[in-house]
Amino acid sequence: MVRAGQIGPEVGSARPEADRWVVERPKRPEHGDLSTNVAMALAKTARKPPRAVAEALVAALRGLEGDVVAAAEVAGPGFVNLRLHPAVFQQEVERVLHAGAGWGRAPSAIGERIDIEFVSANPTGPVTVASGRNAVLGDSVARLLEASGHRVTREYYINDRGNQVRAFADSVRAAAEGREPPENGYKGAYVAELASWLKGVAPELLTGADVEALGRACVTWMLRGVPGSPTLPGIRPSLAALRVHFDVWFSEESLYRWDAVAAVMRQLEAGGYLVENDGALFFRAPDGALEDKDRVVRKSDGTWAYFASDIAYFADKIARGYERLINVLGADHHGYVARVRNALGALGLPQDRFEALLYQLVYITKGGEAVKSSKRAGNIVTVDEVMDEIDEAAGRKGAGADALRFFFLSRSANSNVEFDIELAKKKSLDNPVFYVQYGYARLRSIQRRAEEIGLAPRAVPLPGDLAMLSHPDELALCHKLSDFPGMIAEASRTREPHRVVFYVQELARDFQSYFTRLKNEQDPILPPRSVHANADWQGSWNVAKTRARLAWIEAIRITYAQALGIVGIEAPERMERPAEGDAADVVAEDAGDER
RNA sequence: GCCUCCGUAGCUCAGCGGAAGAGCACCGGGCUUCGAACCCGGGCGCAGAGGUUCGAAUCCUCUCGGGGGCUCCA
Repeated sequence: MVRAGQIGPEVGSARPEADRWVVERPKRPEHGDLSTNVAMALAKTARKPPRAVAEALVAALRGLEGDVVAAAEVAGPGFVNLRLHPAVFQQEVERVLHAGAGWGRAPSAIGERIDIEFVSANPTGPVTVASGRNAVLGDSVARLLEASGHRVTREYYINDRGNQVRAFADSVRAAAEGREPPENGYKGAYVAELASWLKGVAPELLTGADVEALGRACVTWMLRGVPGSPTLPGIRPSLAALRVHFDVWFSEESLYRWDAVAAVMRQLEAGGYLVENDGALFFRAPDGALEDKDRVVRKSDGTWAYFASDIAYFADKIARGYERLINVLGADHHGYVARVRNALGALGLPQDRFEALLYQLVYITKGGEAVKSSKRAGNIVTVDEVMDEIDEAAGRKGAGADALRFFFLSRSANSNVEFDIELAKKKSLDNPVFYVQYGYARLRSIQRRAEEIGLAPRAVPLPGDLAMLSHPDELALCHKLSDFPGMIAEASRTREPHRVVFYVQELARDFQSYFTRLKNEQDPILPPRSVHANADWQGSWNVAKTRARLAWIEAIRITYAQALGIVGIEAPERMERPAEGDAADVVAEDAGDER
């Protein structure tokens, strides 16, 4: 039975997996407010045609028509479509207002302790557009998980040792000495920039023999950024500009310093999981493992491969008590998943705690032509460049972060993304994020005007007011609001923030459509100036209806704000029309992360 | 060869057992009043073939096409 004011969750819970029937929200309004296929599912056991079962069900429902169900009818092959009383939708407004900032969110007591590791790009260059997808996806999944009651730690794993760091240090040193970078070295302009900065702050590292110390210094400044340098904004500040923040920055090198790597290797050795071949050490997965290839942990030159410290790192995370370890990884790391699970199994740790969130790669094009680039070659495009361009075009700081986040989050992780430099240049203001934000600013504008004439939009509606919500668009939007908690729960469960983006886009469209319709119907929400200029305007105006609509608008605003918060997009109080003129140049690059 | 993601409207993509969608582009229309960065109207589209099912864009198999992986690895 559907209970008034509880449309959303009831729909979600009315899904016994054992049976094959559901009560669901039809996509098309002419199919009613709720719909069920139960008659079709029962037709077989009842040995009657689906429509006959449906007719019987509708006849039984007739007696129940009352406060909730307004009409029931048989449709199509045997669907039972229900129409609900307006009161069911009207009460949804109170439900949202009552929940306020907690609307759509689950209490944190029910969740897991989750560690989500994302970005973790090699700290040998600025944050690229490709890493930007990882950052935005990981961050929004983290926000979603929190919204659905989990306790989340956001973690960035710093690969601050190994071949790449050494090559980076060598390149910086070469630049400091005016030489060409070595073979496989880094060639970007920021390398020279970093070299000249280090000359000022730590010249002894550039001339000394300790490459590892130099490498650590290079990584440190790469993460922090060099003050005032456009080519070296720093990984942490760049991510912060994208509204991506971490709780833990975990150093790979520290795993060696604490002998954590040695410890797990001893354990694997004792279990017989390590085999030597041609002077190198391999991890051999247990029989029946997910993948049976041997994986290098120590190369024949005696240096440890990344996989060695990765094992120690995962063991450390489990020791820290997380119930779930999520890694956000590009599809090119897909082979890594089985390897990590095998290693956890060999250590006697629970394999199923590790969950890989894979996303397909970002392709950079320019006017439709593929652009190949890499961090080492130095022809990268950074998130900072893109965000700056869009900020400038829109005339608002943060517009670039909004546009970039929306762009990456408006498709599923399973979908390849093409990022076209030319298009980004020309079309930055066409990003649908601005449409969505405009809708929010418009809501706030109505609320401000209401306050000016003494109608506080956030006041709880008086008893009976909400019955004034009768416009079909208003009731339809109430229904849309009732979908919100279930949508959040589902998006969290499936780790799919793009659902939130689509939802908020639909919410924006529905509201803006309604708003224009009211204008055409000459049925304004607020009294026009000619009315409220009169001192006792409240006597000649349907104030209850206005109060109801303002309460309803506040419910929409709350939902809007919650949705935007989860995808990390700003909900602006106002939006000014951007200045005329061409958008400035925007550049981009590809998934050139060598990790 | 094996594993994996994808193929839905001109383009970019949602939908992933239940009654085919959005944005952009294109064509036409709409601002004296609460924000036109807007709204309204215009669509012969699920790569192909089998199978499972009352019902398949959705699940299974195969074919075709594209992306990504597959032991001294970043």
